[in-house]
Amino acid sequence: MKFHSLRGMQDIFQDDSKRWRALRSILQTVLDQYGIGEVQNPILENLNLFVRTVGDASDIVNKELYSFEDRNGEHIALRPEGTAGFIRSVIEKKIEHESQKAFYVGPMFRYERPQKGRFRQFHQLGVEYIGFPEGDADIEIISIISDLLEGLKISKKAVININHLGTNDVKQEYCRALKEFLLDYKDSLSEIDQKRLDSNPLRILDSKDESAKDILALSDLPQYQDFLANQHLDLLDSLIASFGSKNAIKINHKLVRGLDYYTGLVFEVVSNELGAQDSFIGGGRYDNLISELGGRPQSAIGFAVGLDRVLNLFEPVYSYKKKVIFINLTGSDRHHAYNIASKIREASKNIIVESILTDASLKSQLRKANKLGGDFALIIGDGEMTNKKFIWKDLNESSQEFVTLEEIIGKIHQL
RNA sequence: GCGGGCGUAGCUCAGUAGGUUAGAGCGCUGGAUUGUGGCUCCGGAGGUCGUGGGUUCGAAACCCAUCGUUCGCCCCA
Repeated sequence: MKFHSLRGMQDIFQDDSKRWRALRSILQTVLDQYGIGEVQNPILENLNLFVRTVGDASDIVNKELYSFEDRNGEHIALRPEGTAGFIRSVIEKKIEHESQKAFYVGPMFRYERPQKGRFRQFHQLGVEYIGFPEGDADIEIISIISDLLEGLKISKKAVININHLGTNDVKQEYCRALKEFLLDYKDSLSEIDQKRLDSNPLRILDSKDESAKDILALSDLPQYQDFLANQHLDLLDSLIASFGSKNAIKINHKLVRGLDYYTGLVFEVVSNELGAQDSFIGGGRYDNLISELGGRPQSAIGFAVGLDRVLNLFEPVYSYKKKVIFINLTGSDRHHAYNIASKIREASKNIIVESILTDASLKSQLRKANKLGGDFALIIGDGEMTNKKFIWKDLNESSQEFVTLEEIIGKIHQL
């Protein structure tokens, strides 16, 4: 009987993990600069939380949720995104009236068919601002995104699309107008788009179907911008003015988001280097969500970064620590030699002291030292232990000398 | 949930008009003067040919199913 990892779930090993840490560290640095603190919410939540927030029309809830009944008969789901759980926790703590700037990172789960940039267990970093009405916060949110792109050095690979969905009333109104218009062309629409006409007409705006594109190009198609108030259009313009010099940012009135709870500003960052799943940051304002979940009415805006996708875009730069490979050749009481290694580690946290941990031949241990990328080898045999002088070998220079522990520590401090 | 490609050693891949013990390179591992790496040389380990059925005297190869993977659709970060 053989086990393998579940479909769409990956084991992330050493070198890949290193990439992840480098990514995390860059993102963290930017978030720290904005004074955004971390929140950790559970991965499991009540099933209905997601039905209520994400929307019962969306595929995420309809067919992509990992859900089950626990031993107590409660309906549980693995989180498909992070906003719902975070908002739930804020309301539960009764702090929704206080402003919050928070981020979270972690795995999310959707039962989808895996493909490039899409896994069943994937990772998101989310940022949520609560208690900041439309205006300054919207600008700061885009500013964070701009800084993230810059920190990752991927600004040139990315396009930020922005749109405004207006108030909930405007959203509904436009939705109705669009639906009414499209009904005349229903027969020309693809099967999928015809279904969307009922479930979520706005989604047809970014349909990839050719006939839908033709219809959407018609001059009498209701235009979102015609429904929007001037102040909303002005917000979009000011975002272009603020970030246009550093980023490719453009207004796209056909941009709608899949999650029901968005109102107001919405945005999405895409890259043409990612294949079909080209969007790696997405978010927007969701001023109605908190009250819908039973909290006091409070404005909110946030976004999520698809970390698995970002990982395909950025080139990590690793910090480098010198590495000493510890080779123990002593025959008896081998632990005495390992004490030397411990003393070196105590003397400096900026150096790696890695043990080979075998009694194989010196030749094979040195080969190993080379493969491990060691800068130095510390070789200790019985004779060295007796004399308290150890072999310190510079693997790059191919030179070596006998030195005491104190001399080794002195050398390390000079590195 | 739908469609296409792929699945032979840890990795990248050879191997088919079906035919004896399935190969290469890299990697791993041991050795080439006693306790000295990288280059070189010699040796070794490692594969139920994704899995399960079927066709056949005979299947890695042909057929079916299944699982996985990959690229799209859909969905979305």
